[in-house]
Formats: sequence, structure tokens, C-alpha cells
Amino acid sequence: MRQSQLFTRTRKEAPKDEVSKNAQLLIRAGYIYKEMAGVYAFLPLGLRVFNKIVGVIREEMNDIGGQEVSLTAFQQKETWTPTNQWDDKEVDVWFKTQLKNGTELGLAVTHEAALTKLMKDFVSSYRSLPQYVYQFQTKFRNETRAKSGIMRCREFVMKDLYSFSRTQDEHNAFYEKAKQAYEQVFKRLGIGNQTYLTFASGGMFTKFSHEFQTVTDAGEDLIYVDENKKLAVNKEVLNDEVLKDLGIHRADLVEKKAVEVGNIFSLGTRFSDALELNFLDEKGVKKPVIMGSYGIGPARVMGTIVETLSDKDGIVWPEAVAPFKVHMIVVDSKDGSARAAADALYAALQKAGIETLYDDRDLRPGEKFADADLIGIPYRVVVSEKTIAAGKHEMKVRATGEVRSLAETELIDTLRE
RNA sequence: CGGGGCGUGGUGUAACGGCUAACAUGCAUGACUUGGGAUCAUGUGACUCCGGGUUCGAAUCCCGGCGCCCCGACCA
Repeated sequence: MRQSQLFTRTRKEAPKDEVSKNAQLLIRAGYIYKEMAGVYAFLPLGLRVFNKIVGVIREEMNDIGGQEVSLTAFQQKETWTPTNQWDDKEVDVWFKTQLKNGTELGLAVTHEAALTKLMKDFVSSYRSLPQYVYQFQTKFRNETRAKSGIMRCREFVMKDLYSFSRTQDEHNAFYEKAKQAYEQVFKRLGIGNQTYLTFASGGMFTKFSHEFQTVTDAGEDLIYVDENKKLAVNKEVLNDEVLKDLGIHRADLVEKKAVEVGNIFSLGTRFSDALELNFLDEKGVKKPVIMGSYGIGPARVMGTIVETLSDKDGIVWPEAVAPFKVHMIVVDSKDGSARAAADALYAALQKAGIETLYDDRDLRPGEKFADADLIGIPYRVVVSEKTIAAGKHEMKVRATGEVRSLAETELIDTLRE
């Protein structure tokens, strides 16, 4: 894409109503727009990043047998009354509204009850199980205090997968697979090293649930990390009994602030009992379906990446999520030769299928370099009189600052990898 | 939901209760310039968040509302 056609613009200064690093950088670079507290729109660059993250998650969910759907944001009151969760005392973050005729509706806070109800139309025999169903859907939560930029919003998309199993063993086996898939997701998204499988409270059916916590000062949670075992315990469940269960020692633990980028937990039969999602087993015995729930918030992951990987000059995207792979800059020359060479290289990159943002704006080089650092695309390629004279292109790696001088074919091969 | 802070051109800031609300940046036009946000010129752009009050006079003081940020609580 030619940058001259991008409608967004960078800013030198962060808006005064944002303190968090993720919001400041994402707004300055033109990735997001704040509609109101805890509600952000995604702009062209931001949506590209968001979709990259979604794509990685989708691949991993498909790999473990997930089937993608899209449920609704409106939900009926009746969906939630069986588990008593329509009650504002039980769930205090509802946005509720109604139809013209007075029928009450809720804007989805989450979807386990809605999907459980839906699955009743399709599940009645052991033959139709297990099933793994997921979606990327907007959740609405009337948080009393939205904060930390895009890390804790009132409207946000979540990937939520729900498992429907026949037996506890079958559930446990999938749960382990999901755990591994999540580790793979965070590794691919570039935050694997800072992200810990964390033991957290399990609710009423299991001793623990599992969170994926990424260490950052911007986090809201306190976790206790055992660096050797690559495990952590959420402060909410830290006690001697838990440590003994997990075979870890207090002396090995280091307290860290972290943000919950994913969580998985067993639901047991809470929803299947309440909503009567049952199946007949091989012997014709009626049994409730055993369920699990698995969530990741792509926007929160995006914010977490910015928090953990940016530097003083701006954002540093991992390749897997960057809006473009290459940011190509032309430093204009008097005779127009640099511009002509840059146009040609852009065409070659396009032809090679390399996602390129081409800074063809009529600006001085300093401003383009500063913008490139801020926007944070992994590879910067400069075309100027200097590079033309050298007969090679200049490529700079955003993350490391490494600069390489490459012939065009070498450059394209390197970027294709 | 408790506590604290803050609302001034698009953005970031300034202005003792007193002159036409200032500066920077952005944007527009032109000149000059082209390897790290240059320089110059001329423009553009604000009912000082909203409503009330005090005062000869309010961006400034007082009351109410709304919005935003931070700390804490909450996060099924």
C-alpha cells in the first residue's frame, strides 16, 4: 500500500487522556481511535494487526478440531435465567436493553449459555460428540472502570471456544490439547517467552483453571513465577496446599505483574445441567455433556505486544502480527531517480507477494524514518541516491537495528522467508 | 462503587478576577531543502465541556451535571 493513500496520520504527541503505553503508541501511530473510555475503533493499520492475530488463533483452533461459528451479540433473557446469570447480582456487567414491545435483551457478556442452548438442536447421542466450537465475537461488559488502553474494554472481541465431551477423560484430553494450542498461539504471536501457564482458581468443578499470563508492568494481576518450571501461580490461589499440589516451593517463586491474555477452564455440567444439554450413551443412558471454555482476547493480546515489545522510538511488531512486512521509504533526489527506483522496487515487492507499505509521501527523510520507527513494521527498506549508487538496497531490522545491504534478488529472497 | 486529579483551536500547552485568549505543532499556499520530525513567508483554525451563580468584569471563584485519567474494590 502507498502510504500517501492511507487516511491516517501519525502524531508527535500522545493525547493527554491516555497514560498507558499501548494506547499512546497505537493512537500516535494511527492504529486505533478512541470513541470513549474503554471503546476503541480499529483503523486500517490496526485492523490489519488485529486480523493477523485472529488468523494465528484461528489456525491453532482449527488444528485441534475447532469449528468456527458466529453467534449473536443480542441474547435472550431466557438464555441466562436457568443458571441465574441474568440477575444483576450474579453478573453485574450486563448491558441490558429491550425491544419495542418490552421484551428484555442482553448484549452478550459471554456465550456459554447461548451455545449450550444452540447445541441442544444438534446433540442427542454419544455419536454426535465430542464437539469443539469457537468464534470471534464482540462481548459487552459494563465495567465500572475501563482502563489500560485496549487492555480492558467495555466492548471487545473475544475468541471463545467451548468443548462438549462425553466423559471426564475425554474432556481432560482435550483440555490438555487446548493448553498446548494456547502455548503455540502465544509463541507464534511473539510473546511466548514472557507468557506463563498460570494456575488460578477453578470455580466449582475443578481445583484449578489455567490462565496464560504475560509479564508486564501494565498488567493488573500479580503472579508468582517459577522460572525453571515455566509455571506460575496467581496470587488469588497462592497458599501452602496449592504449592504442595503443584510440587513447587515458595523460595523459587518471584512475584511479577502480568496481564491475562488467555484462560481455559472446565465448566463441568453447570450449563448442560441447567439448560438440559444431554446425550444418550452406548447403553441408552441419559447423561449431561461435560463442557469446557477457552478464551483469548485478540485486542488485549495486541495491547500486550505493544506493552512488552515497544522501545523509545515506537512499536516493534513481531512478524506474525505486523500490519506489513516491509516499510519501504524513498529519499527523494533532485533528478527524480530515487523515486523511479523506489517505484520499481515497490512493483517488484508487490509481484513477489511481500506485504509492503511504501512511504511515497513528499516529505523529508527524517520525518519518514521517525514514522517508520513509530509504526514498527519489522523491515525497513530505504531507496535513495546513496543506495542507487551502491547498487544495493538497504534493509534495516526494526527489532535489532541491524542494517544489511542487499542486491534486489537477495532482498526479495530474504523478505520472502 | 469509594478516593484523587483534570477539561482552553485538530493535537500538546500558556494566560494575576481586567487589553483583541497566547505559544508550539498540525493543516493550506509559496520559496528553499532532501539520510533522522529543517528553515522562511503568508494564511487557517477556540461561544475556553454543558447549565446556573457571584462580580462593574469570569478561561480563572462557587454550585450542579457530563466527560476523561489514575489508585482501590469488582472482573461471574
